[in-house]
Amino acid sequence: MNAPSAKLTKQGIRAVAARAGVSTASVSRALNNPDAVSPSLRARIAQAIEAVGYIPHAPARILSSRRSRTLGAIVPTIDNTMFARGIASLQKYLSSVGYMLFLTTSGYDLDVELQQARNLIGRGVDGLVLRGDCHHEGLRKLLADNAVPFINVGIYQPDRPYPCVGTNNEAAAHRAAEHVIELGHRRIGIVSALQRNNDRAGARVAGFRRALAENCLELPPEWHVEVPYTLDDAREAARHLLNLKNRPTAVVCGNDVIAYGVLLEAERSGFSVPRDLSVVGFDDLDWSRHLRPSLTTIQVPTDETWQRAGEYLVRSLAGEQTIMHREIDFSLVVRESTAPPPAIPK
Amino acid sequence: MNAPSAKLTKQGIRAVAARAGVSTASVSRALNNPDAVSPSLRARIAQAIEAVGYIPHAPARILSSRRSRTLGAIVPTIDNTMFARGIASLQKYLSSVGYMLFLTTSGYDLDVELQQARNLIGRGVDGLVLRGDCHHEGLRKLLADNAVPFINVGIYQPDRPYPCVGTNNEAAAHRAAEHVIELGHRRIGIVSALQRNNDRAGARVAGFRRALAENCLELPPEWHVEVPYTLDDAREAARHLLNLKNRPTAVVCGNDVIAYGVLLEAERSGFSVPRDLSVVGFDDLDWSRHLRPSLTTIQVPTDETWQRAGEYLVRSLAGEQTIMHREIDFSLVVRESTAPPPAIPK
DNA sequence: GCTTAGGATGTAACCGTTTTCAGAAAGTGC
DNA sequence: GCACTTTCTGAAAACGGTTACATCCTAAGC
Repeated sequence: MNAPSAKLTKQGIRAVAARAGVSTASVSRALNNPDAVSPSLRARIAQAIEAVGYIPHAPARILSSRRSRTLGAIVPTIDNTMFARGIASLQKYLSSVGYMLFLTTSGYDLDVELQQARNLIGRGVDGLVLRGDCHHEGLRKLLADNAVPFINVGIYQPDRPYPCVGTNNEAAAHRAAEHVIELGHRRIGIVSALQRNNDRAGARVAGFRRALAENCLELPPEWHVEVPYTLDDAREAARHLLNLKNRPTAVVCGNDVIAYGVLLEAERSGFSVPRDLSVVGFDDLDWSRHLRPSLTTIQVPTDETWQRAGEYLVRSLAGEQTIMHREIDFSLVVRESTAPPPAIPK
Repeated sequence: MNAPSAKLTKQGIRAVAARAGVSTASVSRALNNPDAVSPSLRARIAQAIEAVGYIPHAPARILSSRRSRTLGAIVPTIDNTMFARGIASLQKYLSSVGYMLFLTTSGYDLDVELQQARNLIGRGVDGLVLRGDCHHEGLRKLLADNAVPFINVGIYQPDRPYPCVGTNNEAAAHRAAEHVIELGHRRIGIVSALQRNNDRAGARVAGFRRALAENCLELPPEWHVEVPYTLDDAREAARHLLNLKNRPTAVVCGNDVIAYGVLLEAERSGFSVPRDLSVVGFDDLDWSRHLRPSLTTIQVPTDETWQRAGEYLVRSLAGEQTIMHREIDFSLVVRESTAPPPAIPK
């Protein structure tokens, strides 16, 4: 009808500006840098925002400012307690500092991971959280070309030029193996996760082997089994191991879920843990201390690890200097599933 | 130096356009609607995109087109197998149809949920996936004001005007209770999840109570315990229940994790399941069939539920007509943890 | 051969912010 | 009272795409 009515048709920040009788610049400032605007204006603008029900349009903001206050994360799968916990912790930290998290999954496929990274970069994320240091060769170039900061989490590799935060999986697995060796075991098997595209699993196997080698112990090929992630797979592997004529007296597992499978299968096959077989896990999930027998395992501070990853990126983005390689301590938790080996049969 | 060099400084789509010797409109068309551009041009553009290493800028695209091909989801927590599975399934489906998922968590706090919704709307999501129908009163208004389609997942309420997809929790819990009643139990307790801000938990308790009422069975207050989500909490509740002078012969649990707690605690207290106590769970997580005794429980197709939620929104956004209320069938899985009650003692 | 419909391409306005730059207002010091 | 800072505010140009509209071509219809 008249001039003022035209104003009512405005959208977004302009509607707020019109309502408060100020320019869009002032509204923007009131929002992003409140100190730069006088208290009276700030109040008037706050009121207008409330009245209009204004919600800032993030895409426009990102486009204009070239910063999204959003981090991207790519994990193999969300359906795994370790990652779920880690992501939850990261998300919690990020929201506490006003950042958001854009989460995607790769399904342990490096090509998919690369694609997701492209996706997230296109989305305008300020930084990327990746799992491990086993990536598609194009990923590093992509990150460099687009100047996207990133960090590898869950591993500790101080010798590499890329930032990382995590426990030293090799050392931790070494400790797990030493534990059963100290108990007197000489015939020790390992059920690991699939090592392909999984440097974490690989490092654990390496640490285990090193411990054996240092103690002059043999690892017959049939005592090393690799399994996918499910309980069923772990049980099947355990069945194989337990049915061997010449079976080990102790089994070190690549993670707790695998250990659960070994425990369940041992019980089902009539073996008593730890009397007939010692079992060591890795991760220390909730179930480990509830199980009967409770599980001896390596405790890994997942929450801290992922939060530190967030901290690293946020600080880097703020221009602060921070440590590139941060090691997160693990610890061996001895419970009921390990004991000295049975007396030599013959 | 010269005119052409200026072109080299261009960014994004304009760089691609310059390189291919076409307009930005053509590049955009080649990307979004390939059929609208001639094959030869399409090829030339594809090559230019490759050469420049062009990654479309999603925020700009969203700003301009007013559509993001992104859905938002708000779940209480990601650190819960049910939600993790659901999200994984939803994400998988969405990526198969070219959508992305923006995930946030509310920590079972309705205010936070509302805030996250505002957040996601500001982010430009095309639709929202919510858990249950227990929301902040302002949320409905927010969604309506911004014309954001949404769906409540994990519940089935055909009488309400909002779209939803999920199992009928009331009926499922009723079935669980009936199962133990049919076995001959008359003294039945329940350990439920916290009902506050959790309509799912509430519906399950209601179904349980209805089954009892229909069979003229009493529920002494001390036989109904509510617990938070962890195994430890569940064990404590079970301890309480098992130490009662006058204890139930069967316990229906609000979810499988609670049931695990009851199982563990029963064993620890010297009770034999199902001889001394029958236990029914709800969800049918992985562990349920591996446990000893294996757990009788209600099987809920989580994957299907969440995928359907995605389907509903994607179809709605495509303008297709779809059913607003979709019921997902549950089923009772009878395993080892339930049996007729012990013979009457005296 | 001329008209015309329709497809392929280009031009440029616009999406909702931020931010540079400049101008106005309000203090300061003398 | 005047020149000079220092604050505060506004005008307008990006940011990187999409898309309505205009234009140019080609081929069909007569």
